[in-house]
Amino acid sequence: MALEHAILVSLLEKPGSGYELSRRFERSIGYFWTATHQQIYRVLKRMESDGWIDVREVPQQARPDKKEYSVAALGRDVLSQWLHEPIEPESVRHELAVKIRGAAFDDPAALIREVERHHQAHTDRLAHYLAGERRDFTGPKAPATPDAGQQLQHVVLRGGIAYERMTLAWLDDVLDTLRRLGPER
Amino acid sequence: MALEHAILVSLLEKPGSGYELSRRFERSIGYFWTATHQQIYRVLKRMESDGWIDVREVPQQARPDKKEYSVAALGRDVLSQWLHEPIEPESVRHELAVKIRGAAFDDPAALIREVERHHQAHTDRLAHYLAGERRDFTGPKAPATPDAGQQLQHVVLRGGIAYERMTLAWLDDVLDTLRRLGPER
DNA sequence: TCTTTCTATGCAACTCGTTGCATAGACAAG
DNA sequence: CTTGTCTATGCAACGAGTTGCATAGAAAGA
Repeated sequence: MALEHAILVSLLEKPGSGYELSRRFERSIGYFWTATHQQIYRVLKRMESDGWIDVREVPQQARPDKKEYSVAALGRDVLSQWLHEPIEPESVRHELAVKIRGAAFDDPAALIREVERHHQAHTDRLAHYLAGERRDFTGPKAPATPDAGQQLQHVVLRGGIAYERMTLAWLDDVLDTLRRLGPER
Repeated sequence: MALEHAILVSLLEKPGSGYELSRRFERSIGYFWTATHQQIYRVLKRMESDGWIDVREVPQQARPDKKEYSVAALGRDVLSQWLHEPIEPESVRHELAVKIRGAAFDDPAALIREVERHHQAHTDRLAHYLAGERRDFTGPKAPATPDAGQQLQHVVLRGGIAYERMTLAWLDDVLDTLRRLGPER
């Protein structure tokens, strides 16, 4: 499991509350690791009782109070140890691919709209990543000499961008294939 | 959930036992949907008691008997209905990306070996996919006029190939970044 | 002969992840 | 003044997925 570790990395980058973490998991960290707020709250509790992170009650005006978490010494050790352990290369879970193969036993043309929808979603995601890259790394306001953390965040984001571009090209290929099949029926 | 649907697709392509399905989930279908044999046996049981699939006891010599499953009419309906429902575009789960961002708080150079290991694994997977493509789709023994099912299987495999190529290029980018960071410490 | 490997199926326990629901203060729009 | 939205936290129940273990016949190799 790596949700704990993803949270440790995020809290090292910047301490925050469960709510703030769940927002980060909708962007930034969430580009390559997803989690719902319920999951995050549950895991934060366990991490705190295990001494990996510290809590600080922060009163706020015009808002409910929050609990700000930060990484404790033990949490740093846990993360460091995990970083030195090998992990398995990812295995994919691509529901759309199951559908595409399933289309052979149904109407392939009926899938076109669905694939177009996915194409649009990935186009949006790519635009979002590129805007983030310009804002934080390649634009005029970006740091001229990025530190290690920024360079590593950038290379991860470049991975997301490459993934979306590859996916869009593949979805074009899928659409071509479905359209070629369609008229024959 | 789509394990049921992945199993339906696989059984439509060719009926088989739980054991055979679990082997297919290590190749072919497993390229984009993973499942362990325990998961498969459990789901097969539920699908059978729900009337989605039929069982046939097949005695074998030199081997334990097996239960061969095939898709029932109800299963075809269920699959067809699922194919017409929209699904969410995939969200990624990339443990290595968490590690890379985490490396900012540890020794980036220590990750190089790990990334190289992943590079090797993806190189192997790509070679495996390309061999499968040559065998089934582009080689001399491939069908000259592939049917719809074969064309759809091929486009899914092309997706796997594109994914591996993209990943390898990104891992090269990651290695460059880590090596540039290393000497500065 | 003994160990290992392959085919073949399955239970039990556990962890991970999702979904639905609940609470509660503050603010904005209608 | 009511409804909706945003911040903020959490419980309970369920479903999905993993890990460990067990059984059992046959073949292959040491």
